[in-house]
Amino acid sequence: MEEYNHKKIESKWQEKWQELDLYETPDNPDPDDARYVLGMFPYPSGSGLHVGHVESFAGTDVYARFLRMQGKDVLFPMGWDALHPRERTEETIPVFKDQLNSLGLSYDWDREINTSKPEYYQWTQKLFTTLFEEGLAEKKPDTVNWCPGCQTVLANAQVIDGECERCDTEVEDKQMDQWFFNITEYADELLEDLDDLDWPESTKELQRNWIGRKQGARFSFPVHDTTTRRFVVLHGYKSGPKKHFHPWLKDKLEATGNEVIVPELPNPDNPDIEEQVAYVKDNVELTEDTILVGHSLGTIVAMKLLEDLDQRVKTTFLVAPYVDTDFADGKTRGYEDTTDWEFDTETIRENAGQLINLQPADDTSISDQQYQRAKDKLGGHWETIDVNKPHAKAEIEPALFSRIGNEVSVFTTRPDTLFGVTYLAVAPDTTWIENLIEFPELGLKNREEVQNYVQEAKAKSKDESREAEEKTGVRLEGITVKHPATGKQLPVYVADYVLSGYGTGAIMAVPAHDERDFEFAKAHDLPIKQVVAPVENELDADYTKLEDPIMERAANGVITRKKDNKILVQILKMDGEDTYKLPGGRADDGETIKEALIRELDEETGFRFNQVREQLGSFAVAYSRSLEKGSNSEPHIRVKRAFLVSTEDADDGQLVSEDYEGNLRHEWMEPEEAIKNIRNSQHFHNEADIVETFINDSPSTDEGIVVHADDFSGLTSDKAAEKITEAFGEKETTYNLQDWSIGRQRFWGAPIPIVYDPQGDPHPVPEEHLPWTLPEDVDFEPTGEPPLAKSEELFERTEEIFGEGWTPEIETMDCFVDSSWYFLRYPDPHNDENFAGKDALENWCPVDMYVGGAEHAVLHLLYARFITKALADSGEIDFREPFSSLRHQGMVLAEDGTKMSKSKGNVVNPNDVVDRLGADTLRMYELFAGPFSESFDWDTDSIAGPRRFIERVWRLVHEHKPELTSVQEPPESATYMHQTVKKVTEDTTEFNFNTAISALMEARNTMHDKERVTDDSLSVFLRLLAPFAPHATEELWHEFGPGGSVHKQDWPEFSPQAVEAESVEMAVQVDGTLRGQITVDKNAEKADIIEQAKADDNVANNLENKTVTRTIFVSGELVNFVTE
RNA sequence: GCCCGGGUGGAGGAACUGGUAGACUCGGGGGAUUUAAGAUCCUCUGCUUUAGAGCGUGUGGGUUCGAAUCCCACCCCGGGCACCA
Repeated sequence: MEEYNHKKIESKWQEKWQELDLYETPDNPDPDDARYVLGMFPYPSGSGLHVGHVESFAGTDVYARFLRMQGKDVLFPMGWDALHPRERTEETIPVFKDQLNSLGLSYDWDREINTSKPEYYQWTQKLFTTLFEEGLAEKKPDTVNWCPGCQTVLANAQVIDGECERCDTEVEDKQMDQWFFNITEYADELLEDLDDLDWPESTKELQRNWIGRKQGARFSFPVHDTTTRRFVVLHGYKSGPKKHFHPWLKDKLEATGNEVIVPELPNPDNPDIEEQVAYVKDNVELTEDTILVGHSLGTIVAMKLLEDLDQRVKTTFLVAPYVDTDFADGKTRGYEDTTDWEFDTETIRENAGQLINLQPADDTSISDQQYQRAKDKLGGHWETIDVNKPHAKAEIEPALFSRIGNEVSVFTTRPDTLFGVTYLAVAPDTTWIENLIEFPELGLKNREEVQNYVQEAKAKSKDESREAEEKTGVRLEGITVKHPATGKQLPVYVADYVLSGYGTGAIMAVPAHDERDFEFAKAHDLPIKQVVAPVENELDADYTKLEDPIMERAANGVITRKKDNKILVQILKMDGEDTYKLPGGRADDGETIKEALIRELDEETGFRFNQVREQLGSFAVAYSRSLEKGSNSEPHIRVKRAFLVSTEDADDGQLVSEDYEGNLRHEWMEPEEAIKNIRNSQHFHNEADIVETFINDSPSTDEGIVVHADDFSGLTSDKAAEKITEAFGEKETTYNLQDWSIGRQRFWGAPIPIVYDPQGDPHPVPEEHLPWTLPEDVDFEPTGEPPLAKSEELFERTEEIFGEGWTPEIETMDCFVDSSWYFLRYPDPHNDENFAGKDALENWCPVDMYVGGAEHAVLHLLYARFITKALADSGEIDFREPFSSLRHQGMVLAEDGTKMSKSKGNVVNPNDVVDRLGADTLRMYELFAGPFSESFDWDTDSIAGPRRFIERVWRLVHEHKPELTSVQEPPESATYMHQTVKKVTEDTTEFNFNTAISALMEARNTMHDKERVTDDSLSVFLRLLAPFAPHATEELWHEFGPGGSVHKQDWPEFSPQAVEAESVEMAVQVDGTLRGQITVDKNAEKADIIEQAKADDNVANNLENKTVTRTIFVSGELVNFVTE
């Protein structure tokens, strides 16, 4: 017998398989049997393949081979996520490829792709232009890390302690236009479609959190102004007082106490500007208190009006202003000749008062260039505002109202706490704050102080402000806002714990129920108002379903002793167990709650207090039954109150320590201990929250029963939130997900296929000029400037194709863009008409089984899902999710449990292992080491197991010298082999390779008993093993088989009858403890089995002198005799 | 802090939907073979214990005839998010 020699076998078969094209993908797969198996493609680093890669490659390969043997048509490709400059990848890729081949992986190399090649990235660029045309790719302002020294944008990783890694200059935040993919447009779909995916639950959860959808409400807090303001609003072309946002704006302004005039300008559909100006002059009085608002054409009317006004107005808002007739859509309006388009800007500015220009973002009628000309001519203050429709033509334009009407709007996820708002806080870097500083008319009294704070806050890093001991902020003196429900005036703060980028950049602060607001309120001595009572739920039912809580006239007291700060706890014996609670009780008729508390404390503890002090708060108990005799026993909720009482307030009372025939006593306890005991007592858990709130000085953030909230008191948080939102605000949803910034100032990557015309407007590079190649005349070493900016070739190329004055985009795309669609290329990798042909996509997509590291759980997988949806919407593909099933492989750690790294010298090179022990052993070792998705520590000793196993199989076959045939099913009598087929088939389907392998080992152990091995079972066994150890099984099949490759054989099947053994072992228990084992026939009757169980010696012993009251019988498992 | 995973012999890990805990593998002990070592084969291997048994799945409670598995509270480890209102 020849020894097992992996070296000889493995290279031999790898060559043969290649010669035979064994793994060619079928061109016309059967639609029902087509399977697309894909492992995430690697980045071909210079250091070569790592043992960590091997597990996922081996797992996908086993799975692909398994499917092929099951008769599936399988697409199993591989490629390279090559972000290096081309020269270097051309050296590293062959090394990687050799390493992969040495593992015996069954890729179809005819479909290899490489993202750094123009043949690939032209389709990445096509993807970009497709998204651009769909409005999903756009350039918009974003805050970037700017290094003034290098005059360049820095990635987060290049900023070290707030300084530039290259020149140590302090890095600034700067607003710059950046390219984005608008992934947020798909936020809802990306979230909702997760439910149907066969993905690891943890990964789905990670994506859900990343998307971070939160339902809540928006509330508006009008800024208090002592004088009634007078607005004159001039509408635009084809508009009028009843059109667009005008009715809504009028309502909103009037509701906050203003006077509003919206004159109906003559001939709105065919206007004459001079006529409209004259109409306003004759019919509307413009006074020094007037706030003049013009929208669109109304801004022209306003300007002409201001030109020859003989006094000034208070403020002028120009919404979407312009100064010439060169519209973005190229059309004419018809009113162009009705005025001269000359503007006396000096007089306009003089008479306009504060001149505020509001420029709607993404305007379709007025181009950015036209706005720029208006800006140059008019001056004044300019702001960009987010609008609901381009040119601010929607019926509701909240941004307009919040600016013109001067209100602060906030987003909250807890509308139920609206009545607990005691102040507002606004982020420092908001236009609202900037305006307050800039315009004294807005009434801010401490402008200098606020300005200083804002500057400090901007200079501070995020971490600095977060880690600050106290939350900082400055009160806006002279500014108050009106609470939308109570009408009370509230102070407003600028505070850096509020983020400008989330929600509206302002918050309603509820110190009693929010940690951060609580901290801030403590630091700035602001009131804290409890509006939600925590609920102890004694019910099995969901308390939030209960209606109408009872506002109980009852109270408990937290009695503190000044000398040692201990608090008094009442200990009640209930059902023989000590139950801890606070002393207190219910009010009698005619008694106030405070009086009742004083009386109860006296009765129960012996302390007589003259008064109770500060109320700690309310709490609620949800009862499943009534505590009172005779009252209704329906489940209900009672809300009680707690007060702080100090023994200093007591008369010379004596503590009563025992009462109620020894069932009640009192004890002074350390607060911590008291909280612990109360919390552990089943009945009064909620009282601990109250004590804790007092002791720890912390807010209670849980939902509960709303209190101190007018008509809403007594509602559960859920219901109160709904009703309060309805009454005072609007429903709103926010997301954590941000748009995907794709521009990179790097050399490697696909150039963004955009060119700018001489006016600076972007245009996509037409398809015939793709690939829009990366220039070759620049150095890619980092210097500061984007490398492409220095390419003469790129600039010349652009002017040559598009004309003089045209310039190229000089950024490249994030490499995640390449990898977010690559799986669409494999089905048709050589197509030069499109990224893939329709038929090929239909044949194979989406990917049936995708395998990769959990580190890609969010970005890559989310981006790929987004791109798939975007392409589906543009009609390129007809499926909306890229990966039907997903599995993660775990990490392979070094023997010491740390990450393998060159510096630690603990890296295991897969080449060495293949060389020493063979690819089959390495594959099986990694798959056997534990569950596929879990990490494991490399263990040199344990590798011996799989190696020995293969050797044992080798010997077993050689010793038995079988004549192998391609039988489908094991012999009927070989129960163990039917069980093995079942287990290996099921486990491999589920990616449970470790248990599949252990089943194979068990089968080998069984066959090691010479009585039980047959030619047919060996044939079945080798085919089950083939996906795991492809080389060794191929060699054995070659030697003893009927000819052909083992990998072309059919996967064995099992018979469900033959899986069941003739006889089965059953456990016999007495009172749940194992006392014996019996072997019973598979068809035996229950009664007979019980008799047999009783007859067992040890069981009989244990049953002696006992009466069996119950017998538990679980077929095929156990018999349990329960005695008295 | 919040959200996910996870905690089982000396080690990796198994255990269906609540039903004999520790499959399979490594390591270790003993034996056979060998001049010897290695390899191979046989055999034992959760802990305590004299038998019989008792104790055992991070800790403490609970539900159940029966809990690694379900419930409550807590501890520890890994991952993700984080002034996200």
